[in-house]
Amino acid sequence: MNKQQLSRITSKAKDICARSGGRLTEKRQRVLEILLLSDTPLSAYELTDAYGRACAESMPTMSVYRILKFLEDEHLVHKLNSTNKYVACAHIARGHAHEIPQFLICGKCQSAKEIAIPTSIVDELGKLVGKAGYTLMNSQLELQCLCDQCSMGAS
Amino acid sequence: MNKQQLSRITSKAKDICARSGGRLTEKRQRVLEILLLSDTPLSAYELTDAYGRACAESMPTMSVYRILKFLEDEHLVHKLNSTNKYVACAHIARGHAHEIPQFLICGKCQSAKEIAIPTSIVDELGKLVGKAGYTLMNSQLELQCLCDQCSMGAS
DNA sequence: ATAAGAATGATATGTTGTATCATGCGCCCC
DNA sequence: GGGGCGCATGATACAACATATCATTCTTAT
Repeated sequence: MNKQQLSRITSKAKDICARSGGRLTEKRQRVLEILLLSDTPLSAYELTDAYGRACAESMPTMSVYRILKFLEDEHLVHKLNSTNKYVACAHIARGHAHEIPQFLICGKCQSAKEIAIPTSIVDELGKLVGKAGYTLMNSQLELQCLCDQCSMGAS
Repeated sequence: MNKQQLSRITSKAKDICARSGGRLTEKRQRVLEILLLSDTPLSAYELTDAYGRACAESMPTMSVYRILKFLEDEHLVHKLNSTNKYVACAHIARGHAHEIPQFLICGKCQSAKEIAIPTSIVDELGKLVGKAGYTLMNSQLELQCLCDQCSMGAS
Protein backbone atom coordinates (compact mmCIF):
# COMPACT_ATOMS: atom_id res chain seq x y z
CA MET A 1 0.00 0.00 0.00
CA ASN A 2 1.44 3.39 -0.98
CA LYS A 3 1.16 6.69 0.84
CA GLN A 4 -1.62 7.97 -1.33
CA GLN A 5 -3.82 4.94 -0.78
CA LEU A 6 -3.14 5.15 2.93
CA SER A 7 -4.11 8.78 3.21
CA ARG A 8 -7.20 8.16 1.13
CA ILE A 9 -8.27 5.44 3.55
CA THR A 10 -7.54 7.40 6.69
CA SER A 11 -9.39 10.37 5.29
CA LYS A 12 -12.38 8.13 4.66
CA ALA A 13 -12.00 6.72 8.16
CA LYS A 14 -12.15 10.23 9.56
CA ASP A 15 -15.43 10.79 7.76
CA ILE A 16 -16.85 7.58 9.15
CA CYS A 17 -15.90 8.56 12.68
CA ALA A 18 -17.22 12.09 12.28
CA ARG A 19 -20.54 10.80 11.04
CA SER A 20 -20.98 8.77 14.22
CA GLY A 21 -19.82 11.57 16.48
CA GLY A 22 -16.37 10.11 17.16
CA ARG A 23 -12.96 11.55 16.46
CA LEU A 24 -10.09 9.82 14.72
CA THR A 25 -7.35 11.33 16.85
CA GLU A 26 -3.71 11.16 15.84
CA LYS A 27 -3.04 8.15 18.05
CA ARG A 28 -6.09 6.32 16.83
CA GLN A 29 -5.09 7.07 13.28
CA ARG A 30 -1.58 5.78 13.89
CA VAL A 31 -2.85 2.53 15.32
CA LEU A 32 -5.13 2.12 12.33
CA GLU A 33 -2.25 2.86 9.96
CA ILE A 34 -0.04 0.27 11.59
CA LEU A 35 -2.76 -2.31 11.06
CA LEU A 36 -3.36 -1.18 7.49
CA LEU A 37 0.33 -1.55 6.69
CA SER A 38 0.83 -4.87 8.45
CA ASP A 39 0.96 -8.05 6.39
CA THR A 40 -0.53 -10.05 9.23
CA PRO A 41 -3.00 -9.51 12.06
CA LEU A 42 -1.40 -8.13 15.23
CA SER A 43 -2.06 -8.74 18.89
CA ALA A 44 -2.63 -5.77 21.18
CA TYR A 45 0.86 -6.22 22.57
CA GLU A 46 2.45 -6.49 19.14
CA LEU A 47 0.65 -3.27 18.28
CA THR A 48 2.05 -1.65 21.39
CA ASP A 49 5.57 -2.59 20.28
CA ALA A 50 4.95 -1.52 16.70
CA TYR A 51 3.63 1.81 17.91
CA GLY A 52 6.72 2.34 20.03
CA ARG A 53 8.99 1.56 17.09
CA ALA A 54 7.06 3.71 14.64
CA CYS A 55 6.41 6.73 16.79
CA ALA A 56 9.44 7.21 19.04
CA GLU A 57 7.14 7.60 22.02
CA SER A 58 5.43 4.59 23.49
CA MET A 59 1.82 3.97 24.39
CA PRO A 60 0.46 2.04 27.35
CA THR A 61 -1.14 -1.22 26.36
CA MET A 62 -4.29 -0.09 28.09
CA SER A 63 -4.59 2.72 25.57
CA VAL A 64 -4.04 0.33 22.71
CA TYR A 65 -6.97 -1.75 23.92
CA ARG A 66 -9.10 1.32 24.27
CA ILE A 67 -8.20 2.52 20.82
CA LEU A 68 -8.86 -0.92 19.37
CA LYS A 69 -12.27 -0.92 21.01
CA PHE A 70 -13.02 2.48 19.50
CA LEU A 71 -11.90 1.35 16.05
CA GLU A 72 -13.93 -1.85 16.34
CA ASP A 73 -17.01 0.12 17.32
CA GLU A 74 -16.49 2.22 14.19
CA HIS A 75 -16.09 -0.99 12.15
CA LEU A 76 -12.63 0.10 11.08
CA VAL A 77 -10.93 -2.85 12.74
CA HIS A 78 -11.97 -6.47 13.33
CA LYS A 79 -10.82 -8.89 15.98
CA LEU A 80 -9.94 -12.47 15.08
CA ASN A 81 -11.20 -14.62 17.93
CA SER A 82 -9.30 -17.70 16.90
CA THR A 83 -5.95 -15.96 17.25
CA ASN A 84 -6.68 -12.97 19.50
CA LYS A 85 -5.33 -10.61 16.90
CA TYR A 86 -6.63 -7.55 15.14
CA VAL A 87 -6.89 -6.54 11.48
CA ALA A 88 -7.90 -3.37 9.69
CA CYS A 89 -11.20 -3.65 7.88
CA ALA A 90 -10.64 -4.28 4.18
CA HIS A 91 -13.56 -2.14 3.11
CA ILE A 92 -12.91 1.26 4.57
CA ALA A 93 -12.13 2.96 1.27
CA ARG A 94 -15.16 1.92 -0.66
CA GLY A 95 -18.65 2.22 0.73
CA HIS A 96 -17.73 0.30 3.84
CA ALA A 97 -20.97 -1.63 4.09
CA HIS A 98 -20.27 -3.17 7.42
CA GLU A 99 -21.77 -6.58 7.18
CA ILE A 100 -20.34 -9.39 9.23
CA PRO A 101 -16.83 -10.01 8.01
CA GLN A 102 -15.50 -13.47 7.24
CA PHE A 103 -11.82 -14.34 7.28
CA LEU A 104 -9.48 -16.74 5.62
CA ILE A 105 -6.42 -17.22 7.79
CA CYS A 106 -3.32 -18.85 6.38
CA GLY A 107 -1.98 -21.36 8.88
CA LYS A 108 1.53 -20.90 7.60
CA CYS A 109 2.21 -17.21 6.99
CA GLN A 110 -0.64 -16.01 9.23
CA SER A 111 -1.98 -13.67 6.58
CA ALA A 112 -5.68 -13.01 6.86
CA LYS A 113 -8.01 -12.10 4.02
CA GLU A 114 -11.42 -10.58 4.58
CA ILE A 115 -14.08 -11.91 2.24
CA ALA A 116 -17.80 -11.78 1.75
CA ILE A 117 -19.91 -14.91 2.01
CA PRO A 118 -22.79 -15.04 -0.47
CA THR A 119 -26.28 -14.74 0.92
CA SER A 120 -27.09 -18.18 -0.44
CA ILE A 121 -24.59 -19.90 1.81
CA VAL A 122 -25.62 -17.84 4.81
CA ASP A 123 -29.24 -18.73 4.12
CA GLU A 124 -28.44 -22.43 3.95
CA LEU A 125 -26.55 -22.17 7.19
CA GLY A 126 -29.47 -20.33 8.72
CA LYS A 127 -31.88 -23.13 7.78
CA LEU A 128 -29.56 -25.75 9.18
CA VAL A 129 -29.23 -23.84 12.42
CA GLY A 130 -32.99 -23.49 12.59
CA LYS A 131 -33.44 -27.26 12.34
CA ALA A 132 -31.09 -27.66 15.28
CA GLY A 133 -33.32 -25.44 17.39
CA TYR A 134 -31.26 -22.28 17.21
CA THR A 135 -31.48 -18.93 15.46
CA LEU A 136 -28.41 -17.61 13.71
CA MET A 137 -27.21 -14.24 14.95
CA ASN A 138 -24.33 -12.32 13.51
CA SER A 139 -21.48 -14.68 12.97
CA GLN A 140 -17.96 -13.90 11.98
CA LEU A 141 -16.48 -16.99 10.39
CA GLU A 142 -12.74 -17.58 10.63
CA LEU A 143 -11.63 -20.30 8.28
CA GLN A 144 -8.26 -21.97 8.63
CA CYS A 145 -6.64 -22.10 5.23
CA LEU A 146 -3.41 -22.17 3.31
CA CYS A 147 -2.82 -19.26 0.97
CA ASP A 148 -1.69 -19.99 -2.56
CA GLN A 149 1.68 -18.43 -1.86
CA CYS A 150 2.34 -20.90 0.94
CA SER A 151 0.85 -23.83 -1.00
CA MET A 152 3.23 -23.20 -3.89
CA GLY A 153 6.34 -22.11 -2.09
CA ALA A 154 7.65 -24.54 0.49
CA SER A 155 6.00 -27.84 1.22
CA MET B 1 -28.07 -37.56 31.20
CA ASN B 2 -28.52 -40.48 33.57
CA LYS B 3 -25.89 -42.67 35.17
CA GLN B 4 -26.26 -45.45 32.68
CA GLN B 5 -25.76 -43.20 29.69
CA LEU B 6 -22.78 -41.66 31.38
CA SER B 7 -21.09 -44.96 32.09
CA ARG B 8 -21.80 -46.12 28.55
CA ILE B 9 -20.05 -43.06 27.21
CA THR B 10 -17.07 -43.26 29.51
CA SER B 11 -16.68 -46.92 28.71
CA LYS B 12 -16.66 -46.06 25.03
CA ALA B 13 -14.17 -43.30 25.76
CA LYS B 14 -11.89 -45.80 27.44
CA ASP B 15 -11.94 -47.92 24.30
CA ILE B 16 -11.09 -44.95 22.16
CA CYS B 17 -8.12 -44.08 24.35
CA ALA B 18 -6.92 -47.65 24.51
CA ARG B 19 -7.02 -47.95 20.75
CA SER B 20 -4.65 -44.99 20.43
CA GLY B 21 -2.36 -46.18 23.19
CA GLY B 22 -3.60 -43.71 25.80
CA ARG B 23 -5.19 -44.32 29.17
CA LEU B 24 -8.38 -42.76 30.48
CA THR B 25 -7.20 -42.44 34.07
CA GLU B 26 -9.59 -41.72 36.89
CA LYS B 27 -8.82 -38.00 36.87
CA ARG B 28 -9.17 -37.75 33.14
CA GLN B 29 -12.43 -39.60 33.33
CA ARG B 30 -13.71 -37.28 36.05
CA VAL B 31 -12.87 -34.19 34.04
CA LEU B 32 -14.65 -35.70 31.04
CA GLU B 33 -17.67 -36.54 33.19
CA ILE B 34 -17.90 -33.00 34.53
CA LEU B 35 -17.98 -31.71 30.98
CA LEU B 36 -20.51 -34.33 29.90
CA LEU B 37 -22.82 -33.34 32.74
CA SER B 38 -22.44 -29.60 32.33
CA ASP B 39 -25.18 -27.63 30.60
CA THR B 40 -22.68 -25.13 29.28
CA PRO B 41 -19.07 -25.11 28.14
CA LEU B 42 -16.58 -24.58 30.97
CA SER B 43 -13.29 -22.74 31.16
CA ALA B 44 -10.23 -24.51 32.51
CA TYR B 45 -10.56 -22.61 35.76
CA GLU B 46 -14.27 -23.35 36.08
CA LEU B 47 -13.38 -26.99 35.58
CA THR B 48 -10.79 -26.74 38.31
CA ASP B 49 -13.45 -25.42 40.68
CA ALA B 50 -16.01 -28.00 39.59
CA TYR B 51 -13.48 -30.76 40.11
CA GLY B 52 -12.75 -29.53 43.60
CA ARG B 53 -16.44 -29.43 44.44
CA ALA B 54 -17.18 -32.83 42.95
CA CYS B 55 -14.19 -34.75 44.23
CA ALA B 56 -13.34 -33.40 47.67
CA GLU B 57 -9.70 -33.14 46.64
CA SER B 58 -8.58 -30.37 44.36
CA MET B 59 -6.51 -30.44 41.20
CA PRO B 60 -3.91 -27.92 40.07
CA THR B 61 -5.04 -25.91 37.07
CA MET B 62 -1.94 -27.06 35.27
CA SER B 63 -3.22 -30.62 35.44
CA VAL B 64 -6.60 -29.57 34.14
CA TYR B 65 -4.95 -28.04 31.11
CA ARG B 66 -2.88 -31.17 30.58
CA ILE B 67 -5.92 -33.37 30.87
CA LEU B 68 -7.88 -31.15 28.50
CA LYS B 69 -5.07 -31.41 25.99
CA PHE B 70 -5.11 -35.19 26.29
CA LEU B 71 -8.88 -35.32 25.85
CA GLU B 72 -8.70 -32.98 22.88
CA ASP B 73 -6.05 -35.13 21.26
CA GLU B 74 -8.38 -38.10 21.69
CA HIS B 75 -11.23 -36.04 20.17
CA LEU B 76 -13.26 -36.49 23.35
CA VAL B 77 -13.33 -32.77 24.10
CA HIS B 78 -13.43 -29.67 21.90
CA LYS B 79 -12.28 -26.17 22.65
CA LEU B 80 -14.43 -23.18 21.72
CA ASN B 81 -12.05 -20.48 20.54
CA SER B 82 -14.59 -17.72 20.68
CA THR B 83 -15.16 -18.17 24.40
CA ASN B 84 -12.07 -20.03 25.62
CA LYS B 85 -14.21 -22.80 27.01
CA TYR B 86 -14.33 -26.54 26.61
CA VAL B 87 -17.13 -29.00 25.78
CA ALA B 88 -17.37 -32.76 25.67
CA CYS B 89 -17.69 -34.16 22.18
CA ALA B 90 -21.31 -35.00 21.40
CA HIS B 91 -20.41 -38.10 19.40
CA ILE B 92 -18.46 -40.27 21.77
CA ALA B 93 -21.15 -42.89 22.22
CA ARG B 94 -21.88 -43.61 18.60
CA GLY B 95 -19.16 -44.26 16.09
CA HIS B 96 -17.39 -41.05 16.97
CA ALA B 97 -16.39 -40.16 13.44
CA HIS B 98 -14.24 -37.27 14.36
CA GLU B 99 -14.83 -34.82 11.61
CA ILE B 100 -14.43 -31.14 12.30
CA PRO B 101 -17.08 -30.13 14.77
CA GLN B 102 -19.26 -27.07 14.31
CA PHE B 103 -20.97 -25.30 17.15
CA LEU B 104 -24.06 -23.24 17.77
CA ILE B 105 -23.54 -21.09 20.84
CA CYS B 106 -26.49 -19.39 22.50
CA GLY B 107 -25.57 -15.83 23.34
CA LYS B 108 -27.98 -15.78 26.23
CA CYS B 109 -27.75 -19.06 28.15
CA GLN B 110 -24.30 -19.96 26.80
CA SER B 111 -25.41 -23.45 25.84
CA ALA B 112 -23.47 -24.93 22.95
CA LYS B 113 -24.73 -27.53 20.50
CA GLU B 114 -22.43 -29.55 18.29
CA ILE B 115 -23.75 -30.10 14.81
CA ALA B 116 -22.64 -31.44 11.48
CA ILE B 117 -22.46 -29.22 8.44
CA PRO B 118 -23.54 -30.94 5.22
CA THR B 119 -20.88 -31.62 2.65
CA SER B 120 -22.73 -29.43 0.17
CA ILE B 121 -22.22 -26.31 2.25
CA VAL B 122 -18.62 -27.17 2.97
CA ASP B 123 -18.02 -27.69 -0.75
CA GLU B 124 -19.53 -24.34 -1.59
CA LEU B 125 -17.39 -22.69 1.03
CA GLY B 126 -14.35 -24.48 -0.36
CA LYS B 127 -15.02 -23.13 -3.86
CA LEU B 128 -15.46 -19.63 -2.53
CA VAL B 129 -12.23 -19.87 -0.59
CA GLY B 130 -10.46 -21.16 -3.67
CA LYS B 131 -11.54 -18.13 -5.68
CA ALA B 132 -10.04 -15.91 -3.00
CA GLY B 133 -6.66 -17.60 -3.45
CA TYR B 134 -6.79 -19.86 -0.41
CA THR B 135 -7.30 -23.53 0.29
CA LEU B 136 -9.72 -24.51 3.01
CA MET B 137 -8.19 -26.58 5.78
CA ASN B 138 -10.08 -28.05 8.69
CA SER B 139 -12.27 -25.39 10.16
CA GLN B 140 -14.29 -25.45 13.30
CA LEU B 141 -17.14 -22.99 12.91
CA GLU B 142 -18.59 -21.35 15.98
CA LEU B 143 -21.85 -19.65 15.19
CA GLN B 144 -23.39 -17.11 17.54
CA CYS B 145 -27.04 -17.96 17.96
CA LEU B 146 -30.04 -17.79 20.23
CA CYS B 147 -31.50 -21.12 21.28
CA ASP B 148 -35.26 -21.63 21.01
CA GLN B 149 -35.55 -21.77 24.79
CA CYS B 150 -34.10 -18.31 25.12
CA SER B 151 -36.02 -16.97 22.11
CA MET B 152 -39.31 -18.06 23.61
CA GLY B 153 -38.69 -17.43 27.26
CA ALA B 154 -37.70 -13.92 28.20
CA SER B 155 -37.30 -11.16 25.68
C1' DA C 1 12.27 -56.05 42.43
C1' DT C 2 13.40 -52.65 39.58
C1' DA C 3 14.02 -49.62 35.82
C1' DA C 4 11.59 -46.96 32.20
C1' DG C 5 8.10 -44.20 31.01
C1' DA C 6 3.62 -42.04 31.75
C1' DA C 7 0.79 -39.12 34.77
C1' DT C 8 0.43 -35.71 38.11
C1' DG C 9 1.97 -31.96 41.39
C1' DA C 10 4.23 -27.60 42.42
C1' DT C 11 5.94 -23.35 41.10
C1' DA C 12 6.94 -19.72 38.14
C1' DT C 13 5.99 -17.03 34.34
C1' DG C 14 3.94 -15.48 29.90
C1' DT C 15 -0.09 -13.68 27.37
C1' DT C 16 -4.46 -11.48 26.90
C1' DG C 17 -7.73 -8.40 28.69
C1' DT C 18 -10.41 -5.37 32.19
C1' DA C 19 -11.22 -2.08 36.20
C1' DT C 20 -10.38 2.19 38.13
C1' DC C 21 -8.74 6.51 39.24
C1' DA C 22 -5.81 10.37 37.76
C1' DT C 23 -4.34 13.65 34.28
C1' DG C 24 -4.41 16.15 30.01
C1' DC C 25 -6.64 18.43 26.18
C1' DG C 26 -10.12 20.47 23.23
C1' DC C 27 -14.29 22.73 22.78
C1' DC C 28 -18.25 25.50 23.88
C1' DC C 29 -20.50 29.07 26.11
C1' DC C 30 -20.50 33.21 27.96
C1' DG D 1 -10.08 34.88 26.97
C1' DG D 2 -11.57 32.23 31.34
C1' DG D 3 -14.06 28.51 33.24
C1' DG D 4 -16.03 24.40 33.13
C1' DC D 5 -17.54 20.11 30.78
C1' DG D 6 -16.60 15.98 28.50
C1' DC D 7 -13.71 13.07 25.86
C1' DA D 8 -9.06 11.00 25.36
C1' DT D 9 -5.10 9.26 27.41
C1' DG D 10 -1.89 7.74 31.20
C1' DA D 11 -0.72 4.91 35.18
C1' DT D 12 -1.44 1.19 38.06
C1' DA D 13 -3.45 -2.85 39.57
C1' DC D 14 -5.33 -7.07 38.82
C1' DA D 15 -8.21 -10.88 36.61
C1' DA D 16 -8.48 -14.61 33.29
C1' DC D 17 -6.32 -17.74 30.27
C1' DA D 18 -2.31 -20.53 29.21
C1' DT D 19 2.50 -22.60 29.03
C1' DA D 20 7.32 -23.97 30.71
C1' DT D 21 9.90 -26.69 33.67
C1' DC D 22 11.40 -29.54 37.17
C1' DA D 23 10.02 -32.75 40.95
C1' DT D 24 7.30 -36.61 42.45
C1' DT D 25 4.25 -40.51 42.10
C1' DC D 26 2.15 -44.29 39.75
C1' DT D 27 2.10 -48.22 36.09
C1' DT D 28 3.84 -51.54 33.67
C1' DA D 29 7.11 -54.72 31.57
C1' DT D 30 10.84 -57.46 32.17
